[in-house]
Amino acid sequence: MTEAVTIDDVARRAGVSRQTVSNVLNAPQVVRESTRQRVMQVVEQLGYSPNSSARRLRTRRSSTIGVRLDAYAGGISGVVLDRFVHALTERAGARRLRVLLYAARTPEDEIARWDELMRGGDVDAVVISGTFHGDPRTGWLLERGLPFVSFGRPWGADDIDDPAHLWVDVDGAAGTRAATTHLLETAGPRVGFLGWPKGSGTGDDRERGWRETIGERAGGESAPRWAVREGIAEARELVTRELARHEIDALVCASDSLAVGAHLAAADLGRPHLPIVGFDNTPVVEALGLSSVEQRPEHVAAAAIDLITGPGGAIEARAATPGAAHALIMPRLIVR
Amino acid sequence: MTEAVTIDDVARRAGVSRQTVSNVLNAPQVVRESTRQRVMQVVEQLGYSPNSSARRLRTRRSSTIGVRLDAYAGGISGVVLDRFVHALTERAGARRLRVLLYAARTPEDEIARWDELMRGGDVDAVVISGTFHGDPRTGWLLERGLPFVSFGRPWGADDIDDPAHLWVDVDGAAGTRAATTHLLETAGPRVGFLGWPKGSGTGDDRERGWRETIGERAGGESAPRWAVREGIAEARELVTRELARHEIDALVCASDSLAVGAHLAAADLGRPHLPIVGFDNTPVVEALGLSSVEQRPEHVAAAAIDLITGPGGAIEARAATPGAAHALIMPRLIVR
DNA sequence: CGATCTAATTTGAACGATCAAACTCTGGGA
DNA sequence: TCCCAGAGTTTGATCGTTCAAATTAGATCG
Repeated sequence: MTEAVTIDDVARRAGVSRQTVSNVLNAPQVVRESTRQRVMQVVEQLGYSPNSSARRLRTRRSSTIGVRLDAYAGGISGVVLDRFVHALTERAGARRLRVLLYAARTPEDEIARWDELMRGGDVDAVVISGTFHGDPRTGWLLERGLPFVSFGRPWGADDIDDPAHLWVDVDGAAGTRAATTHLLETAGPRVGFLGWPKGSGTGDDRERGWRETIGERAGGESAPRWAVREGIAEARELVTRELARHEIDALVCASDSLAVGAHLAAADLGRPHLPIVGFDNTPVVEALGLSSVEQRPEHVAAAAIDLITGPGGAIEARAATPGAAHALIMPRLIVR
Repeated sequence: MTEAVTIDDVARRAGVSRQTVSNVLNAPQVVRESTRQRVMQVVEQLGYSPNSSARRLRTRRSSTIGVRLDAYAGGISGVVLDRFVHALTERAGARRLRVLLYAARTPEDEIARWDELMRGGDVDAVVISGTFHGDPRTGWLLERGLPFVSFGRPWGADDIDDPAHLWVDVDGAAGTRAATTHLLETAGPRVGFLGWPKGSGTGDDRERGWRETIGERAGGESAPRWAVREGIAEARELVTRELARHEIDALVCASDSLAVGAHLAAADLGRPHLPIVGFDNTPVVEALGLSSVEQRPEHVAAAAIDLITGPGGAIEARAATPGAAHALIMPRLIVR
């Protein structure tokens, strides 16, 4: 076990005061260059690294971002979030920020967790996801003044010009637009859409991209829109039934789960090569050789960190300035 | 923004000293019951929660476990590790421990990260995974005295009776044994195995379970063993080729990726219902309706936390006592 | 040459908790 | 009556850092 090296050890050895060592590390511009070099040499030599508890206590900031790791739901949806968290960790590390995990099962549970983490000075900000209309969480965070960014826009309000809070999201409509365009060009005019029942912001957004593209090109009567709650089995069943009625050239889906279900249905009916595009680009569709819209969670994470940190790179409570409180990431169509 | 409530505020209001408040929270048994109740009432009333930076500074422990979140964790596929991390977070929270993430791309990178985290007092222990023979990481951790548990046994040494360090793992042989038994009973005597080239501890362990079960039952000449590096496409190709030569009744695979490849190959050859069992029970095989051996990451996580914490529930450097330094989790066969 | 200003560095005081030791109080026994 | 033990509580020091104010060194100028 190595003895702990403190700032005093460095100061003594370098023949300067504590504060000068501190300045070398935190505000190099106020220190004479020759002093800086001398101190840095001792820092490296002794392998000094500031005790973050002491620093946090004094500065009253933890430089830590809290992230909830969702319970494994079973199904595909997790992959995007996992990549997002991973990218967030990498990006945060580059800015000398840390990422702390916490677990919660319900929104109320999550709020209780924040309360502890905030009071204890464990986090300076949190990243939340899966917000929904009337979500109690955003109100709590705003009221208590805990900085945060949400992955997913605050549906319902005017997200762009009068944003309730900072947010990052993927442009779902752009994704399905690219998918639909691609299918119209390569498969034929009858491109259907398989999504969820109306009402979910994400689903409606994705459907819009398809609808607009179909509308531009042709009449679109021959392009059916199907909806199913979620789940591979449900999608498979529905598509098996509907394919008997409608003849289509290709299908755009609101998620990879739906795409897998549709693909299995098509294969059952002897059409394994029916062009189908999913959404999320999970390993499942990669395995099956289906095209998909990739969310690029790495870009989302980078944007989230940028939003939550101020110009100095530190976390700060930033107001949701109209037009500058969000980032909308362009997804990418992966063709297979 | 709420004003911070300190231990002094509570003390003043309750008419006791700082230390008594501290004792109420950390060592209730030394405080008179009536005092305890009075103080607790004030604590709740003011919503006091100790500042963890101050506590950490004084006690010299962070009560935090470091976990590397990496998209490409060698050995353990994504979903298993994600579920593991999630379960770890839940379990840690119940013990009032925190989980801190860090990112690293190489073993050296990871060691550098540990050095910072350890020096800065950010973590008291780490959980590592994907260890391999001659892994530089375990040596570093032991030398520097940073407590750790590995998910994956230290292959090569006598893991059980002379363990190099604490570890948790899943009994791979038991998993393939269950799978093989099941297939022998339901499909027929010719149960093959698709694994990786010899030499990987995990792979050899899984193969052993199949081989022992096959050996017990029948001669086993009609049970071929195939190997491929990894990857769905490679597996698909190999199985397509081999199925033309060998007639088999069912196939046990060392991973879900291999199982998916084998399934696609079988389907190509008009045998979509060839019984195949994978390993890891990822969403992919769930979607395809294949059976798989489930690792039960939640149990692994619970065992890891138990190993790393002492009787008091706090993290402590624990020696790897022969016979008591590990936990071997029984996997579960999911039949579909 | 002394006054003035700026740059560079040092000093003393926090930050909020726990540790270790000292103190107070109560009841029992000689 | 006096002393002692032990439970319960308080006091002062300390963890390692950064903040804010004070000090010193060095340069500029009339």
